[in-house]
Amino acid sequence: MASEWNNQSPLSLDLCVGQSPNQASAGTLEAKLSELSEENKRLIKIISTIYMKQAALHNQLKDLTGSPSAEGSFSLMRKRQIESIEMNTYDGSVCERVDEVRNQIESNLIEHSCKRIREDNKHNIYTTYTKTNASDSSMVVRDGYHWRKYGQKVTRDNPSPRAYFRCSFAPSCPVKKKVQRSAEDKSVLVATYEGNHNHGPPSPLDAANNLHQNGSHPCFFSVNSSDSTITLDLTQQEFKSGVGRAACKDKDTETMEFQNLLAEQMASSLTKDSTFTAALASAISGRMLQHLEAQN
DNA sequence: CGCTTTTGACCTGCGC
DNA sequence: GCGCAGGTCAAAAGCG
Repeated sequence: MASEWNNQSPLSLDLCVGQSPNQASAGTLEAKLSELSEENKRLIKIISTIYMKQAALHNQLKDLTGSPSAEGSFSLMRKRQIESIEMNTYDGSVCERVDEVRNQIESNLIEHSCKRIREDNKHNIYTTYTKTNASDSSMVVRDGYHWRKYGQKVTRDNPSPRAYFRCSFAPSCPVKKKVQRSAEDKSVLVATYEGNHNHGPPSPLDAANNLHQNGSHPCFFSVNSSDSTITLDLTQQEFKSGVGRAACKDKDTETMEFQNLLAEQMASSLTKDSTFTAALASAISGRMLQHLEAQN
């Protein structure tokens, strides 16, 4: 998902940064901005559809369980299946794969909803996919936090070892992280986070340094086991503790609010992108010069 | 010296 | 109860 997304994403469009306003024609930039706008509209529509279906699924789960307390709990089997689904759905287009994951989760929900539900699995679980150099054997996913490795294991379904990390940012932080290379694409690191940090997020400087050192940005897609939500974050480079994220949340979230949030996130991401703002400034200044020349 | 990483042993849960 | 697989522990080694 991430690799294709990175190739197609409007956020990664080459905006001719570094060229003079004359070289980067305003027309080309306008065309790309228009294209970007259309792409964003299309994505918002897709995600809104997914969100609506997820809300329906959420209601279906409530009907099946009949108990609000059971809501939000996953059996270990479901957790494993979802992790397996996540591992197997990395490649391919965003909408197709998200739909596929949704369908698989839906079928799993129906299949297992009558089985014993574990109460101890209340941690939030989210997964990030990080594109790295395939030749890079390190299992480091830079997310701004400090992690201490406490174990490594070779699992049955993947020849690549799985590394286990604990958050060492705060002494008693319960958050754990599992990192394993994708079985299908060894250049992709799949990091699964479990639990909530009991401390504040890393400083922006730390996060920025960590995130940009290897030039890769995790593409955030997760299945949250605590509230049965699917989260697709196309812009956020941080995970749970990041300020705001484009998320498919539970039934209380209105579609319009969700779309606004998504739009804000995309706008925020673009404005934070120095290459984009530089290219935009070049385009605007170029246009202003043209306008002034036309007046003279 | 203190922190991190490595790695084999041990623990735990699940399916049969 | 047994075997398997995933997860965790903890001692030793490595590193700055």
